[in-house]
Amino acid sequence: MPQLNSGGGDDLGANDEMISFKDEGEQDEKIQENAFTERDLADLKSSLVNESEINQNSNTAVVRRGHHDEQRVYHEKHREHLEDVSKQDGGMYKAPAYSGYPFLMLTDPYLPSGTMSPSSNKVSVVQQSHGMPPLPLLQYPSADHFNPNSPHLPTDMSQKPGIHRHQSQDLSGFYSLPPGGVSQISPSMSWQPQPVYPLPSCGFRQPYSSSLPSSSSYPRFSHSLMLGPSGMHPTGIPHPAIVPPSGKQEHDQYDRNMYAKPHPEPKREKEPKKPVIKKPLNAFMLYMKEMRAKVIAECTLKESAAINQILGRRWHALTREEQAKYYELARKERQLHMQLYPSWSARDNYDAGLRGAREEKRKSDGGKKKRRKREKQQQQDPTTDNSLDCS
DNA sequence: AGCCCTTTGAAGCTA
DNA sequence: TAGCTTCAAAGGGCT
Repeated sequence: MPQLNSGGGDDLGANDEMISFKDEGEQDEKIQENAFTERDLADLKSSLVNESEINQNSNTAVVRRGHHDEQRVYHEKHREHLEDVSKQDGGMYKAPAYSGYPFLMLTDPYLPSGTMSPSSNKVSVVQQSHGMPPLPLLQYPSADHFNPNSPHLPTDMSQKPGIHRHQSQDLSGFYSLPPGGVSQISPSMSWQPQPVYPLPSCGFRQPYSSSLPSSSSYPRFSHSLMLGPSGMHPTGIPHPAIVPPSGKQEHDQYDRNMYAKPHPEPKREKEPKKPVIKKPLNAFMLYMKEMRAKVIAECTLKESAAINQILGRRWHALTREEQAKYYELARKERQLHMQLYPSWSARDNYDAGLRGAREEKRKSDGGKKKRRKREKQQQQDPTTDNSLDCS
């Protein structure tokens, strides 16, 4: 399988994903870098201290520099800055985990030069460098009602006792909450009404119509910020990260409500099951969601397994900065997820029964399935199958 | 109906 | 701590 820059740091998504950027030419752009650091450090601090996500232009400019090496220098510099900021911030920020990330690269290209106001609650989007529409960040609603340990979700969650694992101000810059609290957020507070995921004219899924109300068109990134006890917004918009434990999501429903699967079945009322909080999507999953329709249109494929193979190859073909957009987006999602569901663990979604059964099956199969799959992949000559197109 | 496939990444578990 | 497993999305295919 083709790998980017096999010389270390290939795992862009790992916690130290940008570490590899260290050893690459830092002298290339010192002048620009200095200008950048002063400006963007101020931005960064501002974004950490202030709940506004402003100063789009400078950030955009940084992202649009586009040169790979420059980007690496940028990452490295930012890592240093972030460490510094992390210290200033009382260590709330998990520098080891995310220090390499260019937090400032998140911009909102659809907002003409800083039209986003601190209270606008616009969804942050990632600068798209290859013509893709913006991938909006998920706006998790408040877990206020979900987490019993959370009497309320203050605007500044750092004040929330017992929650130390994320830097809320950073998030607040992207998921800025209105001064009066999340309940003031209205459906109009979404990003620009452009299709989130471009669909071919043939139309694969209809819910992306720009004419649809934003509140229902973009399920995962719904701005439904208030939840009821079952993950439902008072307006009826389900929370994207909460689904009933009823197995696979129906895709159409998913498209409308991303994480949340409505449970209209009256049968369910008998046994009120715990709503399932889904894992936040990782970078590749976000990429897949965005590009799946495109691949389907291009390749006229329907099998997800085949589509995912293509997407996997394309993922590896992305530049680091292109991937970084998704890593950053995923990081934001994780942060927000952690803020909203501080007591949630990925383990919560482990199906113990199935897990045991599968393990038994694996044992009886005489080997580990995934290992077999990996071995199979390794047997394939990656150099002969680099097609990013339909095969 | 429910699992498999197929991808990458994050998180959890185990030795 | 390294290595492995599970889950996240997706939807056709299969049992």
